Amino acid sequence: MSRSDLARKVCGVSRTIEIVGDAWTLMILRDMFLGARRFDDLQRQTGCSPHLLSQRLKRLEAEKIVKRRAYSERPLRHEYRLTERGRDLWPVVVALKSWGDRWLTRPGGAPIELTHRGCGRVTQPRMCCSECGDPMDARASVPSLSPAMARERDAAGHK
Amino acid sequence: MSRSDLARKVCGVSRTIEIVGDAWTLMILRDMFLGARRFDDLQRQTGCSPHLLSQRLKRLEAEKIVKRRAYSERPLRHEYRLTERGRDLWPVVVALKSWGDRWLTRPGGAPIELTHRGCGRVTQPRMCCSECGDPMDARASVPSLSPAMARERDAAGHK
DNA sequence: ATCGTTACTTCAAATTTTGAAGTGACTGGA
DNA sequence: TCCAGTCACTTCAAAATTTGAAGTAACGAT
Repeated sequence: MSRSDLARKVCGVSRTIEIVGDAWTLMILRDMFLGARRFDDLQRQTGCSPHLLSQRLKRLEAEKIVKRRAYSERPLRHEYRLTERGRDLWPVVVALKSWGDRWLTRPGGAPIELTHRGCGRVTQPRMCCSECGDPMDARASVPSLSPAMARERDAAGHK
Repeated sequence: MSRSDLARKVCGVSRTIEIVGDAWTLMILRDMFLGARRFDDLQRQTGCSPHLLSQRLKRLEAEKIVKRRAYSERPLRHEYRLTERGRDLWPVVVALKSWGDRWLTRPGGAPIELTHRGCGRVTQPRMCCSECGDPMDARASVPSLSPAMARERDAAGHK
């Protein structure tokens, strides 16, 4: 099975991974959340080649995660902005940041700090239950699979 | 700059991406959070080739995200388990799931449901402020970069 | 007229992934 | 004892993707 077949899975995690599950796409998202909008800024900040950046932006645009819009006629120039769908990927990037802050520490403190507009404090966002509000970790929940997903996961399990 | 150079960045997000930012690694994590431990199960459930799985598991082991341990002598057989460091990647996978549940819906409801052990209800975990507990989205916080990170981000900005 | 900026595209070489097949150490059954 | 089957991989060539350098096109400023 090749990577692109993930798009056809019933599992939403697989399909999400197929869209944003690669290093450069995630780097682009990081930089867009930090405010980058232009091609050259994204290229310099992510460090990827223009070719790759161009391809990835096209894919993100096709998936309606970013929107390309002109910020200048004469000369005609474009910038990229996250859509609502794109902004909603914020927890993914923040989750990567939190893990890095915890497990890849280096002298000098966290490279990025987030200040919560609501309460004004520096925050390390974390996953909480939507129902009771308590913080959650890997052991705080039990997953159950829909029948279709259970079937898919077993596929090829029995010759 | 090539993908593996991300490991040398001061940005923790970049370094985390270098380790887990690829489709098959994320798929492996998804399946391990769903309980998979054996090579063959991971191969069938992720759908990747044994070659790739083998490489990725070695990398994850080297990064201390999974631990290989024998579950049987005679014949000698091994399984893979998440370490604490690995379990701590749960928010990343859950964030991918939440996005998929919201933006890639299909008839039949969410393919995976999570029941919170604490309150007993089906939950859709979300990011909340560690300080005040309020739910957060992309617009709820302001990022600030450490001087070292700001410098890195600008690199090559001026020839 | 030439330089610099911005947003890309092109191309060949290097690297990575895919897919199929094979290996070795066993176990369990006829 | 022979044979099929399981498990955890490894090997290898072909295909696909990425990298890195260079080029292009449309302007505006000097």
